[in-house]
Amino acid sequence: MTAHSVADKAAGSSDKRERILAAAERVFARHGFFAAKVSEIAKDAGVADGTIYLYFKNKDDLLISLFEARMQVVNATLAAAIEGLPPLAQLHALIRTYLRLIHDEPAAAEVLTIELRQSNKFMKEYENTSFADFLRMLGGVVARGQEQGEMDASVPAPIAARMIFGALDELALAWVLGRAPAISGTTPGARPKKFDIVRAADWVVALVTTGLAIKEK
Amino acid sequence: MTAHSVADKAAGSSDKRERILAAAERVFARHGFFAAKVSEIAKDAGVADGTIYLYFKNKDDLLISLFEARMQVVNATLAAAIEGLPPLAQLHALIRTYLRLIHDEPAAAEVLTIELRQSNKFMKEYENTSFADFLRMLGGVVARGQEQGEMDASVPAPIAARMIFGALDELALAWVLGRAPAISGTTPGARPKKFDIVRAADWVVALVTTGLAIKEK
Amino acid sequence: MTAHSVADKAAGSSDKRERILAAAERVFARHGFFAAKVSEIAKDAGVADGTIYLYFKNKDDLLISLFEARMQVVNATLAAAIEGLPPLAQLHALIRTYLRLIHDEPAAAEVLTIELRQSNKFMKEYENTSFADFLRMLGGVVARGQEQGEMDASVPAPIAARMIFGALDELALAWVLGRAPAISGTTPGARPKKFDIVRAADWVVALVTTGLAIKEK
Amino acid sequence: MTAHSVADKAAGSSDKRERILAAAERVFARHGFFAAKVSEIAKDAGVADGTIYLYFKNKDDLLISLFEARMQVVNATLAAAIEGLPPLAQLHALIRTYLRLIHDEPAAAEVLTIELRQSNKFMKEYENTSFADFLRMLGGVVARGQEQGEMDASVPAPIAARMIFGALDELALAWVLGRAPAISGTTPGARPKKFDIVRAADWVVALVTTGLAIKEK
DNA sequence: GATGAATGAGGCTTCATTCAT
DNA sequence: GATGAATGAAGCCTCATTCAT
Repeated sequence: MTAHSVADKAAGSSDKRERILAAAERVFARHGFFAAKVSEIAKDAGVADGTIYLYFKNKDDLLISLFEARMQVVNATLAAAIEGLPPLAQLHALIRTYLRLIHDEPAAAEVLTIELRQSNKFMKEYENTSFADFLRMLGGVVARGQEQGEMDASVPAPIAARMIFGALDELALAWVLGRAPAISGTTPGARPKKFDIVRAADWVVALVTTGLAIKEK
Repeated sequence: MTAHSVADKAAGSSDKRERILAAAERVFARHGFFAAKVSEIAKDAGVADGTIYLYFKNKDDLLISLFEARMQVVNATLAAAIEGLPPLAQLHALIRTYLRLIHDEPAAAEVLTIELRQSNKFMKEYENTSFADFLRMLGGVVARGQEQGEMDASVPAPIAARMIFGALDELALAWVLGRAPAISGTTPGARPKKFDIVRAADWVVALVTTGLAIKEK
Repeated sequence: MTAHSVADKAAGSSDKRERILAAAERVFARHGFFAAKVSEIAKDAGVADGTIYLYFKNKDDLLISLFEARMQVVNATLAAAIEGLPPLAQLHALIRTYLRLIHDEPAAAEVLTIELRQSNKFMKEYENTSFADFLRMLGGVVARGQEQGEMDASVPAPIAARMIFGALDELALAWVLGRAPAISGTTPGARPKKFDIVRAADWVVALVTTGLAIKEK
Repeated sequence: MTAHSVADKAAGSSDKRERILAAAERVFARHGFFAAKVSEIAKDAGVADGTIYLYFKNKDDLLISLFEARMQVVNATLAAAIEGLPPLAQLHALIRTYLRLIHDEPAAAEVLTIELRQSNKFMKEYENTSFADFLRMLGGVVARGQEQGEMDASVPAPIAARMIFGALDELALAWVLGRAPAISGTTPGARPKKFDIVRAADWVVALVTTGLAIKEK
């Protein structure tokens, strides 16, 4: 037993936990939460079925833990991205960074955007801490923008946060499902091409900052 | 056989079908699709279990049929609401009417916003005709607004439609789940009060037409 | 109402009964008794589901009635074919006629050889009258042959009847299933061709009369 | 882990599989395949319902596996019984041994003779390997007998094999169902007594070797 | 901690049969 | 007699979870 054997063990252990989470992410993305089988997650993770229950209370807990783990990374990344910026720039950064994360982690995106809505159980009974944090961060940016006169105060900040998230989430969903609307004059009947979710950030920024209406001179 | 016996029979038949759909709507809203039991739907509808299979292929078909039926009402109502208006006014009308429908039919709203996302099966395999119609209508309004110079053309119309729907859907979800963000200086820790989803239409209109950014003088 | 309207009605009625039996014969041959659906028989017969229960007590009764009806034709045909012949010639005639009937009515043959064995219910509970008649006729021929010194008396006649029927039935089964054993030097691996069930009568006659052993001179 | 723990485990596992097969044999013999309930088999085997599906794909597979397992024993026993004998003696041995097996394992006999015919599914779709082996063995004996001049070559060997099997199978069926034909002058109306299936071998031998016809001097 | 064979509750679905018309 | 929509009992099978090793 060397000095770092404890750390090794911890690493080995959390490594196994993370491997299970990663497997769950893949399997949930593949089949959806309800159709996903615990035994398939176990096989994907390279552990026995029973091992999963050493790290998670049950299948529900697995989904919630996965959601929390991924959402915390999202929140941390977003928090780092907006540090020190003025509110409007923060809003831009949030939008860009969020969509880039979606782009870089499609399996996680699928779980975050689709699977978590799968069950009233989770939406109604589970207190969605990390997602609440996310909304709070977004709402805070808007509130500060309103306080500092950079943003219109006619829309309550938490409501604005919800709507902005809705726009982002819907784009993410469309992108994940590969059913992007044909963007321009593409050949009719052509298979809808995946649009560039990263570049789409500009459109979200345009919508939520200047809106669609042409400003009267 | 009286003159209206045929109509009676037809009415009886479609009445039974509609009763099953209404029961499914309630039960899906109550438990979610996966936790919903076919036998409970049957009991709720006042028919035998087997009767459901005279009208629907299986449980999946029941959800899809329900979605289609409700969405067609939504589409018809929206189409009627925007007829003859200029694009920007159409957009306002769409937003208001949609949220009013959500308000008037919360069980349908729950199914439309939550349950249909429940399964990759539906999101990936099922061609979501009525929802596509909905998006097409919304996108058409934006496209016409852009053509007529009422709306900013920098955002592709189908993408704009997605984002607008996302904002609406997210508000609807928040309202349905009764987890509205505390709007102002309500007592912290207090149970979040349901906000007024009908009045929220003004906020959506504000966001998508004028945006959040304060216009420079 | 003419004088033969009663006969017509009777004809119409028994016609409907016979149509149901014929449909049952086809459907049982197609799917087997257990997999056969009463509603498919009804559709095949061109009557409503409920109509079947005006003519037959239940699905079991339908199979039994079908078996009895077909077996009575078999018995009548065989009885006519052996009338006035000496025992050994009667045995030949029985074998030939039986296999010719199989050949001419494959659907009936399938039901007679396969479906009736389907259930212990029928084999154990149902007193198989017509089949008993058949065996009695066959056994009678052997018994008379033994009495008249044409046939070896070392095998009890009812047992001999069973064995002869077994040989016939097995050939019929092999023929019905199209899995006839490759008869001669056919290309190995070639799909077994249906042998000629009518000509096979000679082989049955050879086996049961002279046996396989080469007679010592 | 002791030296025989692995063997124990293997024994335990195949023991459970065999226990399920034995239970299926009893339950199928009792009720017939279609009326047999998987849960009754499980109870009879002393395992949980779900355990059956660890060893067999489904109820059909259970029947097929049972048939294969029992038929392989039959084939092995028969092969051992005929080793080294001349063809005619082999034929005698096959007949005697087969009927003795029927006598010793009536439940297996019931499944082999009745239940497997239960479904067109099995007769038409399932490639009946072990039964084909059986017929091949029987046909081979006849073919060799014909080649060596011990047996009459006028009947194709595979056809002869079918007929011999048919005679055996029909006797087995009659015996299993306990509806043996009254052999001699038993009181009419008396319950048919089970004949001695083992002694019946002599009758089968007599029929298939010397035939019924009295040889002309 | 790890395993994976075993468990057994529970639901979707089928289909023979009925009965109001 | 004829219809066929409705019934509802019943069973196969799945799969999350446990626990002896």
